[in-house]
Parts: sequence; structure tokens; C-alpha cells
Amino acid sequence: MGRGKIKIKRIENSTNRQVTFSKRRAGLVKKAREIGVLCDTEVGVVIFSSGGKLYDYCSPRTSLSRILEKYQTNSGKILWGEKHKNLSAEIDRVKKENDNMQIQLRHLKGEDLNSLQHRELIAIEEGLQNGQTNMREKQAMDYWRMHKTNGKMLEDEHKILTFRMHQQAVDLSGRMRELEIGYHQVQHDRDFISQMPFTFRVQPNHPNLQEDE
Amino acid sequence: MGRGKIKIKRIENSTNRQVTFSKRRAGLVKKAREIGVLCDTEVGVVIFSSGGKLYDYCSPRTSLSRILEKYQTNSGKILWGEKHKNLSAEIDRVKKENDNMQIQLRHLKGEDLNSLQHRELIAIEEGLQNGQTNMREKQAMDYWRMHKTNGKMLEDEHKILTFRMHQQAVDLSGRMRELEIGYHQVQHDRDFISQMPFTFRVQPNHPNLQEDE
DNA sequence: ACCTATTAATAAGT
DNA sequence: TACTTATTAATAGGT
Repeated sequence: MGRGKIKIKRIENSTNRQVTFSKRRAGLVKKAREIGVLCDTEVGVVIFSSGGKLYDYCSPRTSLSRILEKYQTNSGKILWGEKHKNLSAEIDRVKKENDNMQIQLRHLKGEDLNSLQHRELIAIEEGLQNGQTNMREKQAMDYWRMHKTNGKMLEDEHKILTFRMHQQAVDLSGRMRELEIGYHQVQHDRDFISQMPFTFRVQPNHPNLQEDE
Repeated sequence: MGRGKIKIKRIENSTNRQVTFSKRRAGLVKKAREIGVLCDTEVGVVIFSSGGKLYDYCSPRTSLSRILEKYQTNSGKILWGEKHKNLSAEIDRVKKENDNMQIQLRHLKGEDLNSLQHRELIAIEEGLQNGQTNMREKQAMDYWRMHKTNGKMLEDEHKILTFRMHQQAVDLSGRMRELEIGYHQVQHDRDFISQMPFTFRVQPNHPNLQEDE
């Protein structure tokens, strides 16, 4: 890939060899970085120039020595001591925790959903609902406290608020049940609507549809 | 360098990620071999797939462990105490990451909200809404695919579904705006209702309240 | 695994 | 060592 094709054999001209080394070293490191990011992997590269100079690369969130150690553990060659292995194992353990949380976060943010089954989707949606319910309670509490502090809390309005929140909770849990049931009905039913999660059904008395009738 | 340009960021689709990993791993090793031959250098490459599997390459006439040893000797900085320190620091770093994610997760689940400011609460609620929107899109897609496969997809019902989802999105974003505005109004107003986030207000035409009128 | 349109790497020249 | 560009090499997306 250049002005001409070259054979993969030692470059005799030392200047050219040096230039090619610089360029290709940069290329190799770039490729290593890319595969690390694209494929979420740990990569380490060590290069000794013919002059004996050391160049290296390793993916972020780790270190070359850790990669090398992992290599030794994995390939069965033991050069370094036991205590360090313990530390390394601890790191692996914590990183695994880390990965799991990362996945959970992704799921809660609605990313990476394709790998999930219905059951799991339902669990996540439930989690989101709970989160929202809690958020709203917290916000309502804030309002309540604020107005109490200002001496402006009105009993009636608090009642309305409470009722409304209760109503929402009931509404939500009802929808969740409908959703779950919907997913487990027999699939060869002709009645599409009856299988649609309640969340998506058109409610006849919904304000935005009444006008269309 | 393919049918399309890609961004260098984690490939979300796990199948594609796997395929790309295989291809690029081969490419990386080829490049390593080439620079070794062309420039007469020793090269070592270590890759851990996200599944933890080890892949490596090292130039002929040597071995990875020899390269690693040379690396240690040459870089000299990896004395035992030093290495120990590095590992400990790594553990600390990863644990800190861990804690942060844990906090994020808690917040998304609606726990531990008292330490947050209104702005942050709003951001989190927005995140929850996005997550739900994505969830629902995914579920709607699943339904659509399912019924298409069964040959039972009815055009009209798909239209209703689409309309309903759009309506919900509009509804939600409207509520969010109302909520944010509500929080920043002057606090000494007598009118409690006007300060209440739209989310909590009683809507006169809500089906569950109409009966009470 | 294979195919190929496209992008990316780079050899040679300056 | 850095820049340019003609050319080859790598590979993304599809089958």
C-alpha cells in the first residue's frame, strides 16, 4: 500500500528501514488502540527496535505489567510471585463487578436491549417505573416541605397530590401486569389488540383521541 | 476501510463486535509480523478478548516470555515494590469507578435522592424517561416483528400504535418542560397549584377522576 | 467463510 | 522528520 508493492522481507537500506519502522510502529499502535476500543478488549504491544530501544502500547484502564501478568497466569508461565497474583485476582473481581454495573446502566438507559429476553425487559421496565415513582415521591416531598416552610401549605392541595400519586401508582402497576400477561399469551390469536401491552392501547376516552371520533 | 466508515467506539451489536474482533485481531497480528520482518525487530502482542480468552503473537526466534522479561529488564521500572504500588493504585482506581457507577445506579433506581439538587433530579428523571422511551420502542418493535412473522400484522393497528407512541412522547416532553419551569418560578406565590409540576396536577378529564365529579 | 465497495495505511518522493 | 499522493492493503457490511 504505497507507491509500489514491497516484499515482506528485511529492508536492506537502513534509512528506509528506520523510516518504515517509525511509520509502521505508529500504524500498529493505532490498530491496537482501535481493536481495544471497538471490541472492548485489553491489548498490549511490545516492540524492540533493532537498535534495542523499547516501544510499547497498552489499552487504557490497565497497564502493560498487568497484561503481561495476566498473560503469564493464563499461559501457565510463572515468573512473578503469588501475592501479586492475589492483587491481580482482586482487580479482576472488581472489574467484573464493574462490567456488570456498566451493563445494568446501559440497560436502564435503554441501550443494548437486543440481547435481552422478554422477562428481562419486563424487569428493567419495572425498575424504571420504580425509579420514576420514587423520583416523583421525592419531588412531591420537596414541594411539600418547601411550602410548609413558607407557611403556605394548604391541606386540600396536599390531599389532591397524595390522591394523584396513589392513582398513578395503581395505574402503573396495572399496566405492568397487563404487559406481562400480554407477552405470555398464546401467539396465534387473531386478536392483535388483546395481545398489545396495555401501555400501547388506545384508550377510548383519551383526550387526544376524542377529537378524532 | 469497509463498505462504510465507522466510528472508533465500542461496537454495541455483539455479533458484529465478535466478527470485527476476529478480523482485526488477524490484521493486527499480520502487521506485527510484517514490522518484525521488514524492520528486523522483536515484537510481542497480547490480546484478551472481552470473554477473557488470550491471543498472542511474538516474532520468531524468540518467545513472549523472553520479550516480557526483556521488557521488565529494559524498562527497569517494574521493581517489585513499584509493581505492587501500581497494582494497588489500579485497584483503587477501579473501585472508585465502581462506587460512581453504584451511585448512578442507585439514583436511577430512585434511591439516595436526598443529596441531589433539583437540576440533578431533573436530569435523572430525563434519563429515566429516555430509558422508558427506548424500552417501549424496543417492545413495540418486538410486537411488530412478531406479528409480521405470523402474517397477522394489520396496517391499521400499526398506525394506532405509532400514533399512540408519538402522542406519549409529546406528552412526556411537555411534562418535563412544565416540571422544569415549575421549579424555577418565584417561590412566594400564593398559588400552589400553579407551581406544582404538571406531572402532579389533576387533569379534569382524566378517566379516573371523572367518576368523582 | 467468502465477496467487494470503500476507507485506511503507507512507499516513495520532496 | 514532516508532508504529499499514488497505490496497495485492510475491512465493514452483506451473502
